[in-house]
Amino acid sequence: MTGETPLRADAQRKRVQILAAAEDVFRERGARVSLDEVAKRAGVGIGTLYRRFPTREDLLAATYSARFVAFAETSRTRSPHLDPSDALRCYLEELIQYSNLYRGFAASLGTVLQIGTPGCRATLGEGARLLDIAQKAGAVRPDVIFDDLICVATAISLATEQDSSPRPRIVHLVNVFLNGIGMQPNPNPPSQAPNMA
Amino acid sequence: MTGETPLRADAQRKRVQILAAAEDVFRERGARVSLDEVAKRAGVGIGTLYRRFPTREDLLAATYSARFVAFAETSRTRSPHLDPSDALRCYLEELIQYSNLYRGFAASLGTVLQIGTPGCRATLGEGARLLDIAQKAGAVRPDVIFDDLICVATAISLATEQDSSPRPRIVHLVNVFLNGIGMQPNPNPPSQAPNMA
DNA sequence: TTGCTAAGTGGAGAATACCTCCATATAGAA
DNA sequence: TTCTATATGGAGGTATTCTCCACTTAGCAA
Repeated sequence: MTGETPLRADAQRKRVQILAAAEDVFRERGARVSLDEVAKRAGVGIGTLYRRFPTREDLLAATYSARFVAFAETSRTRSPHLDPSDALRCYLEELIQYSNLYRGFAASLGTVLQIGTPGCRATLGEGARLLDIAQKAGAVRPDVIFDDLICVATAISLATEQDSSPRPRIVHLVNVFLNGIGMQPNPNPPSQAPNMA
Repeated sequence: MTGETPLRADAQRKRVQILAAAEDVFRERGARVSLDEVAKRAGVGIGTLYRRFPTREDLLAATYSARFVAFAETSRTRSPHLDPSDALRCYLEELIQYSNLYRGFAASLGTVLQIGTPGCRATLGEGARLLDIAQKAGAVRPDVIFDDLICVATAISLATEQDSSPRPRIVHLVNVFLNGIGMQPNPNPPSQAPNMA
């Protein structure tokens, strides 16, 4: 990812411009906005954008990378203070809320997470870690795999991305699903709204 | 839906041609194929297609309608012979398999079901009925609503639509989810592969 | 049969988006 | 200062969606 020939200074500068513009435009107009618009906002040619980010998912993964790094870090710091079920619950709720940050992002969540940015790797790693802990603690059925979590996170994101205040429904659906993988529902969950930097 | 001014005979004929072509093309090339291609295959102008089916979802709902009618009928006939949990389990597994009939259909499942074709109405009605029975029997948590089922059916369809033989994963995920809404997992489920007419 | 007209038709073309290609420009090493 | 690998921008080819309207026709009424 970062191990290749370093970018020339001007290219690096434009890369940053593109990411800043993409963040703004995706927030305003959703994740499916025309990439021409992103390039225009960034003040670069469309060719430059494509050279740096060959697919929309690459661009999405890059705009999410820093957020995902912070998200994984927060989760990792918090988890020792929670029981395994609650740690996994918080992780999922927050992941879903993050993926609702850009309208239309949810459908790409799985694809984006497969792109090897540091943030995506950290997020996948942290989720797998929490699942493993929860399974070893006997709180989650052993036949569940991490992909199942992503599958359901995607579904819940999709189902709630139109809602004006999706939080309660997210909490409900996560609860239902976690019950499905073996947990007792928690009537008083410790979940907090993520900062959404 | 059908209560409006009846179509002129020629229009009705073309409508049938369009549906037959759409069925073929969607099966071969997936639900996101260009609608020009459907029109060409049907031997009608693109304008005619749009006049009859203003959105892609209208066309999808229409191609699915007969199948959904049969699906709901089968479920209704079978359900008295099963316990409420198994009836709901079969319904969900089959709904997911049906929605994998065209590649790329899964993402539209929710939208399509909202379109008032007889098949969609029958399918929604049957699902709501089975959920209600299962809840009254105490087999499913009372806080689950039918939309939750659609949300999860969509997720499972999406997650499995790339798989070459998705059946085992569908069964696994449905099982996990139904466990989530309160059911005991059934080690020996009575589910059968739908006919997929 | 013969108009008549509401209903239907097809496809050109405007609008939008994707993505490639390459003549040109430039950072930065030597 | 020179040189060249790297980077740039945007024109333009391709694809798709969807509208619009001049033309056609089914089917009714006389």
